[in-house]
Amino acid sequence: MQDGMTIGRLAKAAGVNVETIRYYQRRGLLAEPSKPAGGHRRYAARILTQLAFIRRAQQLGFSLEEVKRLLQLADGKGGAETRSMAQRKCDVLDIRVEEINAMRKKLKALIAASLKAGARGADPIIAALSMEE
Amino acid sequence: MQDGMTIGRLAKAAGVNVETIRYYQRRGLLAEPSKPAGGHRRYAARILTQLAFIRRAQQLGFSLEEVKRLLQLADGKGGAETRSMAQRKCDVLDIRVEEINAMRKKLKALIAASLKAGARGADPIIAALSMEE
DNA sequence: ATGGACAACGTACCTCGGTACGGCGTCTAA
DNA sequence: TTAGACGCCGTACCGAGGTACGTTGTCCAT
Repeated sequence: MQDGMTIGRLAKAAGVNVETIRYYQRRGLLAEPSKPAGGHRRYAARILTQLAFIRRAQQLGFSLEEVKRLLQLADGKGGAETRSMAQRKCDVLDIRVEEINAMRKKLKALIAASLKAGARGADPIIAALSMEE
Repeated sequence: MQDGMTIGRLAKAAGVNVETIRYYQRRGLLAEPSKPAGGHRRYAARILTQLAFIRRAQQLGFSLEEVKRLLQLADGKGGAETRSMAQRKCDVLDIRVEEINAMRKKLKALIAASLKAGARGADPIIAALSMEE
């Protein structure tokens, strides 16, 4: 028994797939611990923290490429860059939420029209999708 | 010169790629016009209407599989099913918009905290991503 | 009749975030 | 010591919605 976890224990502890960890290594989000002469790697608990970091950043809408940068910024002090990344993400989400709201609004209107029209004639939803520009 | 458009003209008229039309045919969204004995197919203007239908349905958030069903419903009168598809899509969008709003809210709070903290110490955004559960 | 543009077809490739698999080598508890 | 669980590595695959490409065949204006 050496110190540090095997990749399997790490994965279980973090609640992710072993393959996901290997994938993050390939993507450059996680460093690969040095391999002890043809043997199995050991992972420090620190990696667990990084995996949680990744998960939380993803929940805020960051892509893995962006998370990679955030992990780099986590070491030193890249306050301004971190903030601008957050701001840009926020802007993208603002746009996205407006797009979805527009879809919702149209759908709700069509559903209401369809209910009002009842079973008679062509459905207003289909009509809206079929109509000329 | 026969009547109907070639796939190239159809694509140009609809503002989509030729490959996209072929793809929709493979996916079963568009019927493949009968091939005149080893030759080139001709498309009726009706297909143009269907391509527009697909585009509009996509803009409302429907997947191609769902659009396929909507196209089937467009012929007869599937008012109830159409309406329930729209309602389900609306519900999904409601959830999605709430998810994004939650992200936005967190991001905005973090950005504000980061601005307030200024350049001194660890950035609150990084801190939030790094923190223990 | 001919040459250049286009069509048909099958298949591979793209992004994104992973997941799965197969053939090995190693580690470890009994 | 040895069986069986696990790790390593490369590569393929998933789904969504297409895009790209190469080969071969066709169309039609000149």
